Amino acid sequence: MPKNVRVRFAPSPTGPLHIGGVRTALYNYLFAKKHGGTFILRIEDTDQKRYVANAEKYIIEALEWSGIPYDEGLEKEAGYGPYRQSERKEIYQKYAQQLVDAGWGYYAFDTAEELDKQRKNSEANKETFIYNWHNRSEMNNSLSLSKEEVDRRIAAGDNYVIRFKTPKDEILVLQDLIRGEVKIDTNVLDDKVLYKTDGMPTYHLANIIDDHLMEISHVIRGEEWLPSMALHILLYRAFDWEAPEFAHLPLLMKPVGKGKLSKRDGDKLGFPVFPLEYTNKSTNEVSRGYREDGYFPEAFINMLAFLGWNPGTEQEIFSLEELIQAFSLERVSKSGAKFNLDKTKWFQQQYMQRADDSEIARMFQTDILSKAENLTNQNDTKYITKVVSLIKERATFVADLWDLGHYFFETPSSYDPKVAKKAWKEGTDNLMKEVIIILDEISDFSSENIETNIKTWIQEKELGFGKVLMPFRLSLVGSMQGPHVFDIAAMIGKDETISRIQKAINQLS
RNA sequence: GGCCCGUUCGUCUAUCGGCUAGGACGCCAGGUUUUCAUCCUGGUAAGAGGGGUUCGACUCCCCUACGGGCUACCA
Repeated sequence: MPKNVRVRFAPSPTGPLHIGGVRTALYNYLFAKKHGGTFILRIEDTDQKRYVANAEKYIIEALEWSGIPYDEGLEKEAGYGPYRQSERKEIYQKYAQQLVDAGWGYYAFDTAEELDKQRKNSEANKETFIYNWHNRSEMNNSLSLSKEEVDRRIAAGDNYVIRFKTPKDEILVLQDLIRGEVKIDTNVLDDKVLYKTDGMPTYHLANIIDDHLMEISHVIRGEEWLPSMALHILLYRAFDWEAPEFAHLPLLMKPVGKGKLSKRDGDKLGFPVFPLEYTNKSTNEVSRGYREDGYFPEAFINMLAFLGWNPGTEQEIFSLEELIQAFSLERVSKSGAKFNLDKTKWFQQQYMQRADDSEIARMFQTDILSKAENLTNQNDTKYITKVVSLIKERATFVADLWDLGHYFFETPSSYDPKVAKKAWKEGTDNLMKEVIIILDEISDFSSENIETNIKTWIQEKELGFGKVLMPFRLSLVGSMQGPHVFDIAAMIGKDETISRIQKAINQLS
């Protein structure tokens, strides 16, 4: 990269960020870090009607949880601020005026109602309404009206917008880092509104001005912006500014059905679309988040990175540092990617298996065990870590650990009836009573010792392993699951093991 | 409707003119675990269609179809 790399993630605070937005932020982050550049957060709040108060905080928190914090932006001023577009009104006003003075922009007085009516008329006649070179002289604007009339209207306080005077008869050849050359005929472009009646710029104007003033080197954004790239390039030309490089990312699609992933899909389809849980303050509706569902941020990010990009090797598990090293825009795919929940869970499971037992134990303890009452060893970090080492391999989420290993912390309160019917037969109680006697005689109650003693006895008596081991497990666990049964016995100790068998004898015989 | 982008197993993707089209998820089967899960092994399954270019096309070009995006004084 010849230039100083500066990229930005510029969301609109109209609600929570969804995972498509997080992925866009991620690719920007990876690109910046890869090239020793700066990752900037800018808030594009030029639409005052759609502003949502807690969205900004949510976006920042989401980036932090994801492990991709911004270097520069809100509250991280570095001489390019403010980073909230609503606080940059005067800047846009000045540049909008400059455009008009240079003949690249013009005042237009057509009201929204008038335009809407014309659009509807055109549609009824199966025509396309477009506000540009072919009809701008018939509309109410400073190109069709006399200068006196325009001055009079402005002085009288008439509402006006500033539109871009799109040049005619030109084929633009645009360069996109992901898509290559894109050709656009300027005659099909419309004269976009750049400056609104309310004194705010539209996205297009604010975006170009900010990217220029903030010295953005690469614009990495969603494919939905590809159609407006022509206008943006034209604006850079109008201002006589050097344009940044562009890269339009493929969109994230719904896992089933048609269309791009939207904020409403998650709750409908049964998976989170948001990184963090979100409560809609006006409806009190709660949407699930990956964090609350128990995903590790590393797994979440790894999954997102692979939705539209791949390293070209067969490695799939990447730490953030490895992603930075491996990332390149050239390897971003061109077509949209359907989100896949199964694969997402698989990534989480991989991270779970690779995590340190002690780290998982800490989470298990704080998130689950500490919230329960009257559990044995619920504060014994060493014990919990040992439990985790025994059951982690069958878990995907920390929350799974409870279902997988609750019997390490409490006596089973019931026995799976189906299993009990199969495992606890006529005469089982007598066998279990003998097991109690054998166990009671073991002084070093280790897993190996218990196993040796029980198995020797089974073989001597020619009993058959299943006849003894099934009810043994049922007594300790309450069902037919869990790790090596002798490990469980050793963990809970001799007294508890014997007491559980006695309880089972009492209840099942 | 107009404009733009895209199209390899069900899904995410590899392949940048030589392919018996590779991997992962999912699914199926077998094995290990005298439980359950994990795990291991194997299997299933793809170049949208039609024209070119070429000794040779999944790869390049064109057309069609399909998918997606945009088409607001929203971003």
